[in-house]
Amino acid sequence: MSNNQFKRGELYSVINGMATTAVARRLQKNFRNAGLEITIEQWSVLYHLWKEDGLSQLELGNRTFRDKASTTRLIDNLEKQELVTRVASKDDRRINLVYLTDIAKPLQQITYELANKTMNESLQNISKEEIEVVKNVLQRVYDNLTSKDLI
Amino acid sequence: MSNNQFKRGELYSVINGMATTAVARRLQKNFRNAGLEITIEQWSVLYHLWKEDGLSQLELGNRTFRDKASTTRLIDNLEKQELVTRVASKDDRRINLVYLTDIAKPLQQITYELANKTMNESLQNISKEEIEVVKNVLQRVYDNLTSKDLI
DNA sequence: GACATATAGTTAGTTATGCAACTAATATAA
DNA sequence: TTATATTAGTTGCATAACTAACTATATGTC
Repeated sequence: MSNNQFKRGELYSVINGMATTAVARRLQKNFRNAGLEITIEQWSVLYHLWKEDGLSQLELGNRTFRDKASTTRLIDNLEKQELVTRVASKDDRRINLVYLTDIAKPLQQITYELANKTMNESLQNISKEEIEVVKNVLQRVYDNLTSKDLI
Repeated sequence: MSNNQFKRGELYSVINGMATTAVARRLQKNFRNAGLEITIEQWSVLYHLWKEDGLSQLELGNRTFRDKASTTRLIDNLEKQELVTRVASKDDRRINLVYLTDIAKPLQQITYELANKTMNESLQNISKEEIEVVKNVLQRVYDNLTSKDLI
């Protein structure tokens, strides 16, 4: 028995990730209340494009922790809403570079404000130190599971 | 500016819940490698039935943080695989009580072992104290978002 | 240059999610 | 006791996830 092992009764809530799910749902709700029709998944893609426009689909998938199939559909939907466009790379025609449209650009400010508001709602009465521990542990959990492949 | 506020660059990984998602995916993979055909979502329902059999769909939804529509479909799929059966309550015929079948019962031990194994993989080099902080903070985040309704 | 391999992205199939509108059964209230 | 409201569950619609199989382009080797 590793001394890190969770007791059975505690397993589920960790695996389920219900807290982070609740944060995501709240942000979605805050988007909707503000009249924004984008999903948080779509926002996660826009978020990375606002930081660096013209990424490939694969790179977007890496940065948002999605496989390429999921990335394809997400960008399909973003394209339908005319928030991004795909442009084939001149250097390598296998690659689609994804660019923000003029419709998407002004959404950055309002969605960031709503994300900050959501964070404030989520993190009431939680100290900076605790937040640091959580971020650090979750990152290490992620690294534990992605640094080496299973069998 | 609340002093709990995340800096923008840190927002996404928290909302995305990528660490808990990675744990869930690893557990799913461990199920598959062991020849088990159940999803982690299905397992989350079985998990609560192993603790207390014969719960109503609504109660199962509450315990697994799902709305009633999602619960309905999840139980549809569990019923298709003959892992649970629905029995209308004698007292109130609106209520379906969900019971484990003889096929589901022996899955408890092996899936618990796989869940423990997954936890051990996830929590390598993370101390008990850190785990306590994370559990505590995530619970408080969840409470912050569910204790009161939005507007 | 030709053939095998690797890479980027798409598509098909299945499961799961949320919201909103619906049915059926029960509880409340006039 | 009949009309109204509430509750448990289902269904329709849209988005999103993963796996596996596929296409098209690029690369590497002989």
